[in-house]
Amino acid sequence: MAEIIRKIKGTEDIMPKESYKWQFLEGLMRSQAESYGFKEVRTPVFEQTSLFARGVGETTDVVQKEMYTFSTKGDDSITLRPEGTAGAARAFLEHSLHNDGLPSKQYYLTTCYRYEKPQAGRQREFHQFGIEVFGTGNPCADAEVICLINGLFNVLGLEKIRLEINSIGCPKCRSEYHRVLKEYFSKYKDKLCDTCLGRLERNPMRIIDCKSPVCSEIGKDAPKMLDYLCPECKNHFEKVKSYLDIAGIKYEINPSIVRGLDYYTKTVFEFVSDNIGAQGTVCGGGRYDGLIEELGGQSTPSLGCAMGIERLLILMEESGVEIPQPENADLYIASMGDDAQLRAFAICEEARKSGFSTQCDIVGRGLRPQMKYADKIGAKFSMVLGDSELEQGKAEIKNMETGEKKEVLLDDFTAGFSEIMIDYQTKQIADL
RNA sequence: GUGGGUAUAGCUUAGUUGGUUAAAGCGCCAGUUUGUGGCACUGGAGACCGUCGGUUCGAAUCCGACUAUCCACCCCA
Repeated sequence: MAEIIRKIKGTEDIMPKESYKWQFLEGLMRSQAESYGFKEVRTPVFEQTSLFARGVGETTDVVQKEMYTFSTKGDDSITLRPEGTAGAARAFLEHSLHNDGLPSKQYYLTTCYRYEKPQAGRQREFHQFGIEVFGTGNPCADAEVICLINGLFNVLGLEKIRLEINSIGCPKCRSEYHRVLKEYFSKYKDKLCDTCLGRLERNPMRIIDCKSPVCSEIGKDAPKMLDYLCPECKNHFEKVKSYLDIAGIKYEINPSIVRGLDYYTKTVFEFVSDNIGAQGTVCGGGRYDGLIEELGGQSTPSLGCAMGIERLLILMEESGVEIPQPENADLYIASMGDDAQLRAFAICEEARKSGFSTQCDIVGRGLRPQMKYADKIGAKFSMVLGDSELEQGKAEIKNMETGEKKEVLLDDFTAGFSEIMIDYQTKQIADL
């Protein structure tokens, strides 16, 4: 036997047993986004490498060591998208969407690719639900994005998720803050851990977040970004909070939230859970007022966020939130003999055209295995077709749960079966 | 990229101090009167015990390397 080819490390097959969960979530996400006036955008899986280098930021880990980058035959460098915002922003610019009126509100459900070591809640190919709002700097938009996501968690019945928000300011106030931070931590150079010594140059804000007891102790008294916000950023943050307050959304201010992508400014936020293993962030995002300009457009303040669907599923599993199973087949038609199989096939097609989910034997099995199959797929009703049914032109429809049988005329099958289904559904509703 | 755990049928596992045909349950397929599924019974398919090498008369079992996978760090959704 030939060797079985296996899936690539860090990728996951979503099998029929699981796919209904994805469909359910995707459906909810779409309707939630659409109720806020967002429209779907679909951009290519790959883009010019420079889009991410410029958009996400040359110095970020994502760009430096996690991208799937290839050369094409024409020697272009292309990259599988490591996140969704850059592509959406590029498309916004390329199609001059500002001419359609601002704000431009979009959502996407896509795969993203990062070359990382897989672990709980982290794959190399993963799925994101993301939303973007282009063309508004108003704090109300920040709150709207957060409300949309928060509403989604509420609908799903996920309660143990906390919203953490912060403001990392604009480039002006942030550089001032970095200077002050560096100054502060430099005093403890001999005590900081090795990773933090590196962070001191690259991103001093990360030190505050360090897990080492020594660093975090030092970090406790470090200057806070929020104290160094310029008046405009401070005002913006205050307004965001008051919108959240009036919407009744609970949040914690977490001064150590620092998003790892360069484009973020002002508001940043994360929806965090303790039930996903080490990867606690289910949804992360924030404002990126400089991104569109960075990509060659006019100044267009914008913001967005993205949710990891794999992480969401883990979280739902851990929280015991059940996803409704898909409906079983309405009818299974068993048959004995060639003539009956032929007729069963025809009736099956007829029933499907009337909107019933119907199956018949396509293997050529005996009656007993067919009935077993009908049971296994959870068919609501079954019907057996043999020579005598064909002769008499009628057959019995059996309720698989109660065993109760009712006769239908084969020539008028759809009408007969519809009646049975209506009865059945009426009873179902009555039971509720 | 750095650490740690794990590796026996599709799944969950057993396999006793190394001893010859590697077990079981679930699942799958078929049968137990071609005329009705769930229960029961019978049978069948399905594993070169992750791979390669070493120790040994003999390895699923001991040792080593590799690979895969999981978990964690880093970072992120």
